[in-house]
Amino acid sequence: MGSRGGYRTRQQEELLAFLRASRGEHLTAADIRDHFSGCDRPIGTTTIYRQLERLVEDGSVRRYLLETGDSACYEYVGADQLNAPHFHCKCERCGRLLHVSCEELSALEAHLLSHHGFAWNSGKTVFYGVCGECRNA
Amino acid sequence: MGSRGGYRTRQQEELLAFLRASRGEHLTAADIRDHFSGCDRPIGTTTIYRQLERLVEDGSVRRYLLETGDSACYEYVGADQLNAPHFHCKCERCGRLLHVSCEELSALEAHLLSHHGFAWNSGKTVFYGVCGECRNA
DNA sequence: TTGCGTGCAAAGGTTTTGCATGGCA
DNA sequence: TGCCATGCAAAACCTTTGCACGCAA
Repeated sequence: MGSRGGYRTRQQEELLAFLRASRGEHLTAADIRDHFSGCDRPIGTTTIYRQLERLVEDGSVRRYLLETGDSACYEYVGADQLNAPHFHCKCERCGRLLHVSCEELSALEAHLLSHHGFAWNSGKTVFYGVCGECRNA
Repeated sequence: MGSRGGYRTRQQEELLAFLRASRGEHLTAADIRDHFSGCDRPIGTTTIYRQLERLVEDGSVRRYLLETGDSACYEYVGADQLNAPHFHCKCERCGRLLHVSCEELSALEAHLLSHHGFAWNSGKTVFYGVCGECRNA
């Protein structure tokens, strides 16, 4: 996991540690860069993008594109896939990306496969709408 | 529908005619620009974006960010979007966008609202996965 | 005439690439 | 030592914005 075949560097270790600690959150490349720019030993933007690319490729990080002009969001999920199945719900009003844990998800997955032949990759799907807080506000 | 309250221009007519003829396909802004750049009377990129923005706002065009990443995709749906609810399923293998009619959609919509407070805008959501044809191939 | 629509140019912001340097094995 | 990783700078990219002009009503 992480770096395939190459060297293991200080930047890789620190980035991975930060991502692991942020499991379940959604971070942009800018968030990560800002976090490390405060440290004594910052990590270059290029390196962040290149490492994220690798991690997305090997499946330990997921990448979401929410709106154009906005930056992509990255979510650490780890190789162990410990995360319970959950919806990603993007509130179009406040802009937050919510996690909704729900067993309906598995049911829908099964339905789509058995009745429509579609093997749904639910981890990649983002549901757009308006969250409860914004509806009540 | 199309332009609210303002003037009706040549560009609006031609763009709308092209979109109507492309119903069911997804086009990028570049696709549209390229199509008109070949004509005697091209349409400026700015105008294309601004008209698409209007059409998305009034609901006759939907905008998708497919994980292809770079540019947004636009799909003309017209005024008849009050028909049976259907999923948009994007096959990650063949690239097609499938329309899956299913009343489970309404059930999920109701569940998300009542149990999670989330008012799902199902028309904007794209389900990623692998379609039946590609799975059997 | 009024003022919206158009489109060129330039800005805005995110992500990628070129290339010299640094660091791991 | 060999080679990959790093990171600065600059490019590439899509999309938006500023502004003067044109055109519909």
